[in-house]
Amino acid sequence: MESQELRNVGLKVTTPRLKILSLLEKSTEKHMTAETIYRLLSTGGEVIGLATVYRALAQFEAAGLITRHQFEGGQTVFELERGPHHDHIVCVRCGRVEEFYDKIIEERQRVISEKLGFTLSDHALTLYGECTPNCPKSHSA
Amino acid sequence: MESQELRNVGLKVTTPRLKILSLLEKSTEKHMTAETIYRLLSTGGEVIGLATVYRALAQFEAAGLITRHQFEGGQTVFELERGPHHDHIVCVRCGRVEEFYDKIIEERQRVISEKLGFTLSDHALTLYGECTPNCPKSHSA
DNA sequence: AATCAAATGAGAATGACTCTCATCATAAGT
DNA sequence: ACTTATGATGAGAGTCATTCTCATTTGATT
Ligand SMILES: [Zn+2]
Ligand SMILES: [Zn+2]
Ligand SMILES: [Zn+2]
Ligand SMILES: [Zn+2]
Repeated sequence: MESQELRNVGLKVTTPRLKILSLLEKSTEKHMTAETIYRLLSTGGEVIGLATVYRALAQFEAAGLITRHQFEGGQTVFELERGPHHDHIVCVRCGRVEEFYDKIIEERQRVISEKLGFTLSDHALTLYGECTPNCPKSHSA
Repeated sequence: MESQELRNVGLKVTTPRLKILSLLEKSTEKHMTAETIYRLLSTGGEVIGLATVYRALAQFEAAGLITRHQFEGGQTVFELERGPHHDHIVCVRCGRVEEFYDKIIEERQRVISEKLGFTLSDHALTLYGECTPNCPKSHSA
């Protein structure tokens, strides 16, 4: 139950938080903007303010329940933090987002930070390209 | 001369563009926001509108003269495109930015995109950490 | 059920960035 | 150098995502 997840991270269990969490869980789209979440909930008949959506997402992120990604040119997207860490590749034509994990890249990042005297705490890696030949927005499609 | 650089990429040679380009070249800080550039020019007595700074930077980027980076939590920063490609590591405490290039990471990115059926066109990699033990904002400093 | 801190919704405010448009400067032609 | 046409500029208005304010409501505890 989502209620427990909220309690576990020290957040009060409220209707807006539950609705947002379960939307993130049920949605087929893993990566969603605050606006999208707001719109989907509104369409579903819920009365949840946009400010509340932003607030809840910020808290979920601070609590480690979700992560935030800033793909270039787009709005910030959020996704549930489930399963192992991964990075993203985004189609610059149709916007499709795929995930990947590369052990070698992750290791190199540690080595590089150490060499530069940094204590690594986070990283953001996003690849951009075209998902040819299957891109729905390709001219030849 | 910067004038030639502008002509080479098909941009008219104007005073604002020259001032902006030469500020980017002379500045000790490699990575600057539009606001910073605007402020430095204003302080230097130049009358250059903020809109002009943004316009010029966008054109320089399109022409390949500069690159744009979006570090998390901060504004967009720009830097002259000189020398080989590199990625960045940012101190989350003091904001210091260091550059690095890792052949292995760059190669892996190609391999990964191919495997996923993407034609790679760009990527953004930024590491975040603390530049201990030399961080000027460290408590123990 | 009573209490009170915390959360919420609505709308105002913010901040980075872009657009509009009247004026101005550059580059090409004379 | 002078004219002209095209493109650039500055000032300020506009946009859009996100955050803030505050009166009201809700949830956890008693
Ligand atoms: Zn993801
Ligand atoms: Zn595509
Ligand atoms: Zn750099
Ligand atoms: Zn530091």
